[in-house]
Amino acid sequence: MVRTTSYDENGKKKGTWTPEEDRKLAAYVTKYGCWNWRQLPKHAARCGKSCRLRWMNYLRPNIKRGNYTKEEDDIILKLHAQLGNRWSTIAAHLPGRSDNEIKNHWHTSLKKRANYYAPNSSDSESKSMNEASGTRRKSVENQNAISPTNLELSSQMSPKQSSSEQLSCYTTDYQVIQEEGILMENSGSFWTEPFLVDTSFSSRSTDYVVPSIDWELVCPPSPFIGHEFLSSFDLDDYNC
DNA sequence: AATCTGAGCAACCGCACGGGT
DNA sequence: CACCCGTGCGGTTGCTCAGAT
Repeated sequence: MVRTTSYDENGKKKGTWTPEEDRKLAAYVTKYGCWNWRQLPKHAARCGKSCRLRWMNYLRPNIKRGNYTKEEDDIILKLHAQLGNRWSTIAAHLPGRSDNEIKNHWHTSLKKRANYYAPNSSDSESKSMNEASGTRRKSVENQNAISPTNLELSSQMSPKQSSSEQLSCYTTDYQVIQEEGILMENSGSFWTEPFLVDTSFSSRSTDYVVPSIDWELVCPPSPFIGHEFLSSFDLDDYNC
């Protein structure tokens, strides 16, 4: 379940996330947005990849944990039969569920069910997987065809957003909950603002300017964003 | 009570893709 | 056009816990 803490060759921390790190990451994403992972490793004790994963799987607003409904299971089974192991695409159809979580759920529960319902499922699974393989990330058109919602949203999104991120980040009724002091602020259209304001943002740009948002509203001063935060995360210019 | 085993899940790793230069 | 780099995805690993023996 939890991995022992270690450090990679760049001195970046690996292993289990602490609640404190979660709070710091949440605060960072609140300020800079969930598409700006490239900037983060310059300041953070973790690599951007790790931070992105943690955000996408855990800290993201509206994320659902455990307790899959029958409807959700059915959707996963159905989509997996169609798409194979394209978890991110499947996740796009299940708001609040991450690809990683769906993948885990499949391997722990649904795989058996799929085998139970379809004795030849190994054939069908390998077939669907073969069909899916080789088309990985080349099939945005197909994804859109499968999910009209993606089409509806795509025109409003940053071009760098994947289909699953589009759905997960671009919620129309975004609500963040207060939980153990973590971030969590009902900020209405906060997640939509960076995309709307910053339509010309280039992912490779190093001089990215944070959109002019009233951060006092979005991220008010709080006990967890103080000296300790700055010292351990080295976000010297982080004046949240 | 001690040990074994499998399920569940968080997190890491490596690869492919896409955009910039 | 080729190369480089950042990002996202799927596969896999490492660890804990609960139930069985």
